[in-house]
Amino acid sequence: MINVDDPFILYAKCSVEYDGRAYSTLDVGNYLIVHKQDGSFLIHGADLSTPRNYQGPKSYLEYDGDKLICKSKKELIVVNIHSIINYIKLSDWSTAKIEISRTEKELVDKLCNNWSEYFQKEASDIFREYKTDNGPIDIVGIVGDDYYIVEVKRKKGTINNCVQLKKYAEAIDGNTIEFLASPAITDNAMKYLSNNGMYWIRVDFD
Amino acid sequence: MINVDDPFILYAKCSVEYDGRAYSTLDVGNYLIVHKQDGSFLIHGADLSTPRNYQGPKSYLEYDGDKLICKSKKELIVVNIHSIINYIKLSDWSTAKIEISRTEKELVDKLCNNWSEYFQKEASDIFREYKTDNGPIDIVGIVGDDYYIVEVKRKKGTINNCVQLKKYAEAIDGNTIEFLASPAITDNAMKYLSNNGMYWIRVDFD
DNA sequence: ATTTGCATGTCGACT
DNA sequence: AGTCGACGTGCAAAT
Repeated sequence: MINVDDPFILYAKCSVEYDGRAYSTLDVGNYLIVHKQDGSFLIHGADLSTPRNYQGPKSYLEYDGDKLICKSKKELIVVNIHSIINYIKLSDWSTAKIEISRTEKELVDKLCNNWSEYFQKEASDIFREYKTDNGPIDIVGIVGDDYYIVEVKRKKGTINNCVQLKKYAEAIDGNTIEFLASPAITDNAMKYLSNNGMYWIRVDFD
Repeated sequence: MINVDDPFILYAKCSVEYDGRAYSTLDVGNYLIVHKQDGSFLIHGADLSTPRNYQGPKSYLEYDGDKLICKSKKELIVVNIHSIINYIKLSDWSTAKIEISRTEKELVDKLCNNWSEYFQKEASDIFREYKTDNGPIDIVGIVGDDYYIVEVKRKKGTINNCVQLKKYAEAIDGNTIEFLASPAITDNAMKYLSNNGMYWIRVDFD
């Protein structure tokens, strides 16, 4: 029997009606329903990684033997349950979060905070996400009268990255020197850099 | 026993490692794992509506009795399974999609396409998402020398909507007449409109 | 409580 | 296969 006080998953034949930021209906069928302790409520169909219907934390769930009703401040989901196929109470569900590392930002920080380890001349100014007509440049360092254009990649640098780098440089009004910074680089990309007077900088994760 | 050929949910004690657009780890704990027929793969923790780790359609899942490995073109998830708590094969999972209706756009269309049913004077021009310094106006109709400013709401109109409407009008350089269009309106909002020489238009969903 | 900006955004439409 | 824009975007950090 469904107990709204505990987190559970439910596989059931049902239909769904939603009202809130929009209004939607979901035809009768078998769907996977997930109820979490914080109020999060998900209704998953057989495909796509996003749920058919959902509601975020701080929602409240009710069950009247016939319908699951999930309410939040401004939204409402009603699940008409035709038949229950599976019901599992989920005990000791972990609230641990993922730890993200090895991001592009990590490398950008490393380059900016240790400029002299990677570049031979000091920069008088360093900008991140430097805006141009061709999009934002990861790092722009001002070295004398030159603009050091640095494109950072967290994986193996490709020829596409080099092309992008060149496009950035073209958007700068002034003398530019281009660098691709990444933990590794493909042979083709390395050749492309040489042929175009551009440079690769190896930067690794700690 | 886990069968990768069929969609399933799995509640298991496990840890997760992800590499792709970023890199992440998830500590050992009990998590809900969902595998869909199209390759979508989800790992849910005890809170939040978004999964801890995930992978979209067109991913491929392998199981070696110890690890679940989900691969896609550029991404990889490895689930180290310590112990299986629940495993359910999900049969006849529906692929039906939700049908969204009663959107704001629906009402905007109705007003624009049937202008004369809602306004007494004809418009020589009708603009949607008319840009101003105070944000875009849902509908602006040109009636003689007047600008008809129309704010559309798909639910009960509130006093906040009226204030917003007034701000829009202030951003227009010319003579304006303001309308709030919605299926219903609060008493306070109605009073506010009267006191400020603005109008309410009732527009219903079909 | 509200706003801002990022995201492993996802997803569908169009080229 | 890549690009663009909408989304019931969700979510966390700053205000």
